[in-house]
Amino acid sequence: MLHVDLDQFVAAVEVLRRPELAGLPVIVGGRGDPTERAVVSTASYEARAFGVGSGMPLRVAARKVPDAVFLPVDADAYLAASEVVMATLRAQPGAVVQVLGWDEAFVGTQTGDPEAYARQLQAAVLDRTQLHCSVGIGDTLIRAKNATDLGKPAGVFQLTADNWLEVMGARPTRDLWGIGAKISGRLATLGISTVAELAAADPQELAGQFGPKMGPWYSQLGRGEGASVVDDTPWVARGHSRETTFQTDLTDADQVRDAVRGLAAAVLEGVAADGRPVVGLTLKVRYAPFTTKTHAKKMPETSDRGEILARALDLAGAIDPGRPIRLLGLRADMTMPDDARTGHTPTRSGW
DNA sequence: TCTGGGGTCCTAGGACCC
DNA sequence: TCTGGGGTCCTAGGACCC
Repeated sequence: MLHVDLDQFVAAVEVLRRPELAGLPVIVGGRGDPTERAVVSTASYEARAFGVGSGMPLRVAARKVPDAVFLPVDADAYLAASEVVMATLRAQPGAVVQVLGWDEAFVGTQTGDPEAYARQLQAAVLDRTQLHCSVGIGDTLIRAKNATDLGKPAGVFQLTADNWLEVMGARPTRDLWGIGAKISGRLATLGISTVAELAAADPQELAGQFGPKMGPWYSQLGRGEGASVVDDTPWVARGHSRETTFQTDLTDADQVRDAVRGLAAAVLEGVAADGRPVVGLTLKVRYAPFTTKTHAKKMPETSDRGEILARALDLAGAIDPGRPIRLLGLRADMTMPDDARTGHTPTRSGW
């Protein structure tokens, strides 16, 4: 199967509608104001050359590239471009398409020449959208996904059981999709720093360290093994959430209650569009400087706006009543009934 | 340097039950 | 006085991805 990833997607879409930005360092994030509290969504390759990357605070990015063009996030524009890309993929011969986000998808197909298929696919996407993409080819989804990075930009790369360890073996575990900073750090303390070392590690021992599911899953990641079937079953959302970061920390309880009310009302917009009732509510509170507390409440299935809002405010009351408040941000999650998960469930461990 | 916004899933531990 | 074993449900928190 193949994994397709659009190159610098968000920045590329912006440059398409403002051709004068081509070749300039473009940084998309927040409301496009580098003095605000927000982070980089996507930086163009020209900006990345200065060390700017996704997740970096805009203020830091501005310090690194004072001359960069800063643009606000325009989700609707990216979604529209994404839909054209995905439609183009689905129009390829024999293609089964599993969308992973705005800018990536797995494509399953039967072909004797995957490399040629990949090139053809790149040409079709470029022709229809003027966007470049990289394509990974693999004998498992994991290998295809990892291969894409090696093909960037605008290239094609193949990873199979034959060359997996040869190509990936010496790389840090952090390079694997699903292994982040924390887990790679914990692995390192166990003497596991490279992909080859992870591949050779005992799954039972990993289970002891990381739990019965995640331990063996990391072992599989190290070997590049797992599912090899692309699943195009329509996505069913597990829940809806909204998150916000305050430009200045909130310090009093009234402000917090107002913020929770507003956030919950915003989530309810997504819930209303979804149509299913709510069964659970979680409030994640980000305190300055950067600690998170969770307050959760299971609730009887309901679609009643007033009741859901009231319960959200109950949770707000649990926010540190005792000590001084310094709130950096808030996130509210609402979950749908389990039995609504009729579609396929593309879990990480399911791979 | 200082912390987005929208998602997903897993784990630990306590409460409660038989 | 000391402390079963198994199960489920719930809350809190952690981690990862794009």
